[in-house]
Amino acid sequence: MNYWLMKSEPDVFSYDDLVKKKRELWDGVRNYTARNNMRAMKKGDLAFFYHSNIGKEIVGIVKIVKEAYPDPTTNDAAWVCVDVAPKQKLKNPVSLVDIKANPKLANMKLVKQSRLSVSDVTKEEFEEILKMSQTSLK
DNA sequence: GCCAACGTTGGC
DNA sequence: GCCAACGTTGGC
Repeated sequence: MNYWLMKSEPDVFSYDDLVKKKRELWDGVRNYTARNNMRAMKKGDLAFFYHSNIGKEIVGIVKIVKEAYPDPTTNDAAWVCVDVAPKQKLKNPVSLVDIKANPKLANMKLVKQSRLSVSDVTKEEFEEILKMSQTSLK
């Protein structure tokens, strides 16, 4: 089981949009590091859903329901997408400010490499954020 | 293969 | 809206 963090601008696609749609393909990624992370995802892996620009907070958890396959939004075989489904909303969102204020999370990719749209999260980081959000996994 | 120019992301 | 960070492109 691996953990990830995926960013989306909520005015384009929010966590609530995903809840409404029940399942969505995560396409349009055009960055090699992010792409490599998506290729490494396994069915059943969990990812935080982060709202960039507006909110700047982790609002929920999604589950990878389909592993990497060719991105239908391009003919370039270099790019892939995955399918995600909502797993659980956090009881309390965890903001970027909160994350930066927590020394245990100082090495998170979200902080260190703010532009990376799909990043990996360690088990320790994942659990720490769950704790901060006062959320227990169902 | 280096590096300058340029484009994009995202926090502030 | 600005700008820093950083990835990509293309000339040499």
